Amino acid sequence: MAEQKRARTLPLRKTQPRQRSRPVVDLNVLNDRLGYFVRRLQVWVFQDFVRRLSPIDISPAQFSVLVVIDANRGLSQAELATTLAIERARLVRLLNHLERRGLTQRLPSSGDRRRHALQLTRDGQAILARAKALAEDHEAALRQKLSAERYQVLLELLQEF
Amino acid sequence: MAEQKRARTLPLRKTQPRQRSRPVVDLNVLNDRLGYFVRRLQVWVFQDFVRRLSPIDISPAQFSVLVVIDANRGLSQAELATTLAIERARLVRLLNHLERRGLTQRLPSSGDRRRHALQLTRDGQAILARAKALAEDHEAALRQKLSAERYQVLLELLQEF
DNA sequence: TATTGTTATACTCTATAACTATA
DNA sequence: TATAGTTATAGAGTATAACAATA
Repeated sequence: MAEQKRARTLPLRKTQPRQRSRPVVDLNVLNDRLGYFVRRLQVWVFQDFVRRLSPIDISPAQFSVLVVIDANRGLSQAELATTLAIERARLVRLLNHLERRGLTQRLPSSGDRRRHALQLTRDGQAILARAKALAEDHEAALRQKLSAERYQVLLELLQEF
Repeated sequence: MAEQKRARTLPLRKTQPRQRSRPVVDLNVLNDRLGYFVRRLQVWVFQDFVRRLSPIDISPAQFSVLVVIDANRGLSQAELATTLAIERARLVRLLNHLERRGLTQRLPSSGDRRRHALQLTRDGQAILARAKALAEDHEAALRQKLSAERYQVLLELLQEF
């Protein structure tokens, strides 16, 4: 994806009638749309995360799945899907992929024979440990990009959401 | 998507000792990841936007394209793509779609024969007017969901980003 | 009847590469 | 050589519907 230069506050042109506060391209109502800026941030976050975890080839969705399985060993696919707002059907393929890589397992659930009890393999736990370290680097980069204060305020606001 | 109540640092509840404040499923490190919550919010925003603009069948990306073309008549596809962080290749298909619906036009650019000068048709302007009204409803819904104060703080923080 | 996991389909989006016509 | 627009392709992600096994 293309680099996103906001131009909005970029001091690129030397002489611009109304100073360089005027954007090169007018965003019009988008300038007052929270949804627009949330998407821009989300795109940045996603790309930085993917780049940093590329050595172990773990996507944001895969990371969240590994984290939640590890913290809730034996939970079902339906519970996992609901928790992470992933479609049940999509989760099936995601788990197939992780299982093929030898990171997760579907064990028979005691009691309800419809369910699978999910858990990580040893390899899965090892990958998760590396993933968590890299994800912390990513989070640190995000904190630096936003400034520590803004990061903190944002995190607290969004946690309540 | 599932409703997400975070409960973690909310000063909203008066007394919440150790009751059902504990989530059914443990999110582990995800609880401290800004990126995770940004995605949750982004998903909510996207779905609400799509639902509200479904009567005129305009997606968030299409909306942003119409807005920026209208506010910058004659700009090129490359400029538009860079501004909105859309891939050049993706923008081609997006504009093909809007053009087939009779909402946008690619006119010859004076001077550089490689470029197209983009502009809205009359129908495009009419649709954009309706889209802006519906998008304002969406924004109002978002403001209510977050509370007016949180909405304002978030908007100001993210605008600087 | 409802739920769990699964398969299938269609559509959108992202990420690339390569091509053409201009500059 | 570089840029603007285009085509093509592969892989994710989203949204549905339907099915078998089980509750």
